Amino acid sequence: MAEKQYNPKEIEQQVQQYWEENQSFQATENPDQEKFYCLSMFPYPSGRLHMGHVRNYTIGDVVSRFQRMQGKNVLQPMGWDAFGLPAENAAINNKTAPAKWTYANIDYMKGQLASLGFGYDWDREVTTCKADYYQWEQWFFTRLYEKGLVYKKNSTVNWDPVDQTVLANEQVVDGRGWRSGALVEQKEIPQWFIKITDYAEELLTDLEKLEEWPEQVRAMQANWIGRSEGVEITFELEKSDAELNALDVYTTRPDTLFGVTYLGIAAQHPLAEKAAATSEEAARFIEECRNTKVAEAELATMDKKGCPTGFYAIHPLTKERLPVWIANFVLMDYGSGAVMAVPGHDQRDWEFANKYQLPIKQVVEPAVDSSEKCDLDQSAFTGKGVLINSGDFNGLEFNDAFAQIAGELESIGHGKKKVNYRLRDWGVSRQRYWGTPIPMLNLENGESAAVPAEDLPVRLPEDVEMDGVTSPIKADPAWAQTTYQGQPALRETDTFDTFMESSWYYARYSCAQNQEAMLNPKQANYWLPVDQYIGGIEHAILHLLYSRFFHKLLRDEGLVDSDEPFKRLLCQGMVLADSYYSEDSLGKKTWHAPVDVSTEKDDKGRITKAWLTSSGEPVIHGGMTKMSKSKNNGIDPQQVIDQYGADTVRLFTMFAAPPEQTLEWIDSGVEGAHRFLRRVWKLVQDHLASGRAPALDTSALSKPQKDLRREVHRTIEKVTDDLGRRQTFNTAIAAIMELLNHLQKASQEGPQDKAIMREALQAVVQLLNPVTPHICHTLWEQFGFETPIEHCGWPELDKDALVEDEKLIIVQVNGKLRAKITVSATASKDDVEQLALSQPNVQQYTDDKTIRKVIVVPGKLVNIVAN
RNA sequence: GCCCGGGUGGUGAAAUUGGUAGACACAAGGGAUUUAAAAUCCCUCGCUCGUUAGAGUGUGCCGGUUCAAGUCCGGCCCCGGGCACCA
Repeated sequence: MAEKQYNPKEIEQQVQQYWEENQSFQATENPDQEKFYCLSMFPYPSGRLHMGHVRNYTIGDVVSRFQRMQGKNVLQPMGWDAFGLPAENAAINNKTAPAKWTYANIDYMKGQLASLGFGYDWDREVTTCKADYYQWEQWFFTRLYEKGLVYKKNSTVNWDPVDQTVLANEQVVDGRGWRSGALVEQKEIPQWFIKITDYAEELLTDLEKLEEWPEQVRAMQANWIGRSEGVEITFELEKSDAELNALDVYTTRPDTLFGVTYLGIAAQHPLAEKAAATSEEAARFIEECRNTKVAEAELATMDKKGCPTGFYAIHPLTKERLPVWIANFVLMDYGSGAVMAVPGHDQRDWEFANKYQLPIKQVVEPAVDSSEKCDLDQSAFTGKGVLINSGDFNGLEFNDAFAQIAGELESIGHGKKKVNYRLRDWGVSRQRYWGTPIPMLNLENGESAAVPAEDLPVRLPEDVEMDGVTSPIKADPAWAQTTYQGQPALRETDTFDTFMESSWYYARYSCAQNQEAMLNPKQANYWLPVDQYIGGIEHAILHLLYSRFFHKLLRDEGLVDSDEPFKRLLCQGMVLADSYYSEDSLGKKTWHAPVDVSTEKDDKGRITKAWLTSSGEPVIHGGMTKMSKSKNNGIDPQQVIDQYGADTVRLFTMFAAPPEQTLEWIDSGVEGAHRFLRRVWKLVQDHLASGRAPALDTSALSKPQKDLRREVHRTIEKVTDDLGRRQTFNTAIAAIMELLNHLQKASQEGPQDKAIMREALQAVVQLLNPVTPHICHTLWEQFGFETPIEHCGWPELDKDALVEDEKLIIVQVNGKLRAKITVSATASKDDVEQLALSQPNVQQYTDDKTIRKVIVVPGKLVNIVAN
């Protein structure tokens, strides 16, 4: 019989066709079967899948297939996060409409997903740029408006004064608009907000319920929400007028109140504007403050600058006059836009005070028993200690000082205790075209109204031309014109933040085709919450927080009955690849694609020489970096699939690193994965060619046979634990590889050898199936099974096979390895100790010493302490 | 700047609860097979010393706890992710 070669192209096509014809991955609600909802973050349809997608979706597919083999009713859907900025840019560059570009990308990427063998239920596909999806988002927003959870207020954006348009942070490069090159300014415009802060407390406390989330993500979210307990303090202004006679500031350190030497306000604060009216210096400074990007990192790292307003505030307790300064690090959008400054006990205030020669006053000193030191000439003292120079409050420690000063302020009507959150309300307005139209109307009387439900959806026109500057629905005055209750009205031409769409898609999959409602609670509650959510760590805060918020909103609307959307979360790491560049005489770098580069390596495998394959021009190795457009080091998954097949890509992706860590894309590693699959294929072919295997008789096995069988069942145990509980797919695969190494060396003399081999190979194919389903599907058929592998369950663990007659014990003297002994599994502690002490190499190290102590860890180790 | 991770051989990594550091791979070197190559198979592989047996040393750096530390504690250095309009 001619041996059949492993031909991934052929078998993958056949198997994928089988899945499609049999609709193998369609999921239906079945109350009698335990459900498992496995979800990967849906992609932005950028054109082609990148390796990050491949990694993300391979993990999801492995988990799905594993759970299906465990007998669960598995739902694994897929969709498209289809609105967003790149479509507008592509549309401008390619002279096409964003919709057309997006739909073409979806078509192409769908084919790519199929070629990787991912088992999705495509009947539930969700495409966020289609009205059958976003109409429900619009409807839901109007519900939130009716409930008072939506409001409009002015907020700061990046403004390009040349293009007269709002820019995303990404579109601001070195402080300039990326297209116009104009210096970007801050501008205040009216925008819609959703009151996520109303849910801040619940979002924080419910983090405790998310036991199967990575600790780091919970910590990041908790910090983001940033609950603090403090006091809101009112500072009256010296020259008050009707509209503005006091500044409210929030502090978590009311104990330092006597150390306040000035107040800081944001450049956009009304008081700053008043100052600008009379002071040229203030006006100039406010102008200067406009030239920063609207990003926290920007504010935190820039030079701290300020300018006096000429106004003074009165200290509520000491009645001192405190100068009010405009400070560029105070945010108008955050809190009240004003802060109290305590340079003695806050480092930022200390630096500011030194720069502008403002007084620094010590009001806290380290407690007597503290090792902290206070030297205000060197830096601020930020520790909590004992109050001094604080009038009646001298001698108090932090907690008492906090309580008594807060009490005093409250009694004189100048403050109250307040819980504050760092979290700010969610601004959902975007001044862009390719997004969900915000379903609001501007009425002639200046008021706003929600678009009535019967008038939804507000459709986004798809057949448009992009001029690169203005949104087509803003450029077309007719689009906005409509009526409301018989009166003329103008539609809102802003669109939603695309985080809106991605905040509830996971729920819509439960009834994606539902034309009657946003969700069908019966279906939604069958599938939700998502049992396993998988996506990039870069979404650890925003997307996951907004989704959690939305879920609570859905719950309060009666659409779902759970509190949290995602039960278990896995954040996969980035995919890196080698990068190469050449530099011109000005130091400008040109990045070259790895496929275009040839390399020479030294005997340690380090790259010593690299050059362009086509021209021979030498290039510099820029190391392993994140696959990105800017470094031009993306590896196209399609090429690798074409060359090696989907199973190899999947295997390498899962084997090369644990899922949370970065993954380095190495061509030779891909080859290694392929080599392994060929070995599996060949071993099964050889076994099948050698004839029928007899039934396994576990009562009559020799020691080597028992040992081999123990390896088989140890592997089943480990792989089950690694794929299920631990989600360390790399170690699961390593264990299977290890088993295969044993099997290749195993004797095939007797009939029971063959029976064990049969058991082992079937287990290997089943264990490998979640990762490499095409080859496993095919081999399973070759074993002669008529039921496809995904319906044959998971290999059963024979606990009896795991029992060991002997154990290997490590013998240490003073913690150093000196011998290894094998003892019977039933040996007593004393026996083990005596045997350990009698080892020649142990005696050599204990002879001239006194044995102080012997520690015996049963089944593992003996440590002899001697000196 | 703030918050959160990570750092172990030439390389990716493993060590799950404090108990043999380097499983499994990749690369490299040696050998078998071959007219040759590919493919495949076998051997070596942290560093230093040693013919072997073995010894010393080693998990970013400094210090600590412990019979025992990659793992726990304190301090530092470096790299990466997020910072609210990229998604």
